[in-house]
Amino acid sequence: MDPRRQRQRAGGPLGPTTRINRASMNRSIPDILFERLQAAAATAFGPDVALDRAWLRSTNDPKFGDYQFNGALPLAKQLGAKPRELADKLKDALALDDLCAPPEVAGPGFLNLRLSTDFLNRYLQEVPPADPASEYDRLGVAPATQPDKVVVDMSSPNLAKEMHVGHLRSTVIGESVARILEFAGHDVERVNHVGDWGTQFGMLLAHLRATQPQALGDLDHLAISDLEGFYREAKQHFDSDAAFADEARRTVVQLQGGDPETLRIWRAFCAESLRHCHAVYAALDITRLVDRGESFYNAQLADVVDELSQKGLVEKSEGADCVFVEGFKTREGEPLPFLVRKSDGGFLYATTDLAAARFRIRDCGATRVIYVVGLPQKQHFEMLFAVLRKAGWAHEGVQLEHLGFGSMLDASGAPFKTRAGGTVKLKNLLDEAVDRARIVVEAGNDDPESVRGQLSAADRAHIAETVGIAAVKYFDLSHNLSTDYRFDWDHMLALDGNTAPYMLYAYARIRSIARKAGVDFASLPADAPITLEHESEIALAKAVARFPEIVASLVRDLRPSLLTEYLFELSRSFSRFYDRKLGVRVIDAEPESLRISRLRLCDLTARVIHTGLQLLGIPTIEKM
RNA sequence: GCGCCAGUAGCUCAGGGGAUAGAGCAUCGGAUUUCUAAUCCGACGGUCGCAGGUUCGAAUCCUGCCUGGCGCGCCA
Repeated sequence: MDPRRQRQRAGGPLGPTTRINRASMNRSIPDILFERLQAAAATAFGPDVALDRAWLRSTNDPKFGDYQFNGALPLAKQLGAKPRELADKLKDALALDDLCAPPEVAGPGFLNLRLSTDFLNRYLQEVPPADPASEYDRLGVAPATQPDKVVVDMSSPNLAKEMHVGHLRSTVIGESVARILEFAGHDVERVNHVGDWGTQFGMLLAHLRATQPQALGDLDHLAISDLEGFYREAKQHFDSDAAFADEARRTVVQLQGGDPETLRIWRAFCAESLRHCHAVYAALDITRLVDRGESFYNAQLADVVDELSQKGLVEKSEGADCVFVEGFKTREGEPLPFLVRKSDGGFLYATTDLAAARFRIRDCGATRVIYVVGLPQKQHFEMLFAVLRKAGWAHEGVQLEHLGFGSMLDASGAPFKTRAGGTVKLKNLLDEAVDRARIVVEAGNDDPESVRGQLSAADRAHIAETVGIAAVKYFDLSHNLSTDYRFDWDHMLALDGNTAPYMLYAYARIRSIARKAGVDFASLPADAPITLEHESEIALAKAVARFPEIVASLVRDLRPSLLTEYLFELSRSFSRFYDRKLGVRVIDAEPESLRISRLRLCDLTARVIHTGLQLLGIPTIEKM
């Protein structure tokens, strides 16, 4: 039996107007309110008047209530009436007694809605417990009824080199987006479209043959500790030794020609490079990434161009095969071609992208493909999508999105480089994050009586690792996707402000309340009533209750910064709630029913923070 | 030249048709015999790059301009 149904029954008799039906429990508060507004509008203005969902929004000032409906203003024009009169009529037709205080018409015609504590009590009380068998604590949010098959194209480093800071954003944003869509109930595949093919591999394999002949006999154990250094050596070898350069070019031909021995070395090299990548992914807590590099599509490239030709989309231009799409121009104002085959017969990045998209849609059944790739490639994806549509590979039921993002800059606003001007290895950056986090975490109060004073060395190491990585991820995700941002260690590791250390501490502190109170949050009676009294706990309850609507906006807009902002607000609400001066007592609250209610509110807050951070790809820690 | 992204408080950034534009940091002031002081409250601080336009209403949408970054055929 559905546990949610069971508890609702246990919740006791609710009158017909105060009853929240089971379906509504899974819905966001604005969804519930909007339904009422629609019903009221039908009564007040007739069935033909359609309301726009965007007219209902949360207020930006508590004095206007919690939600405001602004529809009277646009409707005034449509219906030829005065906005305030319409708002009054709507208010009179509105049946909201079970949800809100009596609505108020304010300003030019805003309808202000303030949630009642009664409703909040019930809304939160009916949040189902986490299902231990499920990856995500759903917190009452229903999964999508029509799941998409989503491919998230993310990370995608070049296997010829080490992952560098330029791969951080795609990896971190891609993971978060994947989790958000997973949480929403979609079938998500994270694809690592690695660069595992191309001329530079000729150079690398030739260099490997020249410098480590012994390794060729035992390719299963090929180990290159410093890939970046290896690449530099190979490049130098190539530039300084003409005979070697010829050898490198011959190796490219062998590789492309399918020479088994060369392929064997190539495979071993890619495997070793991927091991480096996955060490970084492990540090970043990214586990379900499918490595499907460019070479996977090699055998499909000729067919892609053939099919485009058959469809009459290919034109020869200066010896190359091109598809022309309307609306794109070159520097000189000529039509800009989308090159799919070079004049020498070779294929390009664009060809591989076409093949990959076709494969994902046609062979994997993807209904949505999201490319988490930097903003500079925006035009490339616009053209790619246009060609995919023209070719019919992306039919109407398929959603294609380029989720572009800005660059990471250093603290002075310059491109992020080492002192010597080279690229910064992602691994080094993450190591530094953990080192710096260790210093932050070990600083300050070390009283042996305190929680922190009793942490073991292993605990401390684990905390430093979690906080360091979380700081980097959270800082990235808390920025608007489209802007460049300045990488700032002090900022991201600060214990104040909208940072990972703050969020993780907030979570750990709430979890410690249970220990201190001698209870296990998970075994608090799920049907114990929640009774909100104090202003600070009502504010906290409202913040917790916004979680479903935040999830909905995340799924719609794929903007993780909306989530970090919400989590920060929620944590601040919690701090006020728990403040000794302006908040309430929890552990020693009386009577017992109030204590249980407040502990449950703590638990719900912790669960929302936990799940929210999980959607950002950040694990929590119990003590800090 | 064309296109894209950005320009919001001293600094770093949110907010992308709705009421008096927000937060953190910094600065200044206050609380507290601690349910983790990694807390809370308050003050200071803005011509939302500039100029027009649309709208009952614009930081938000449109047009033009200024500044910065990036992209613009056989690299990925």
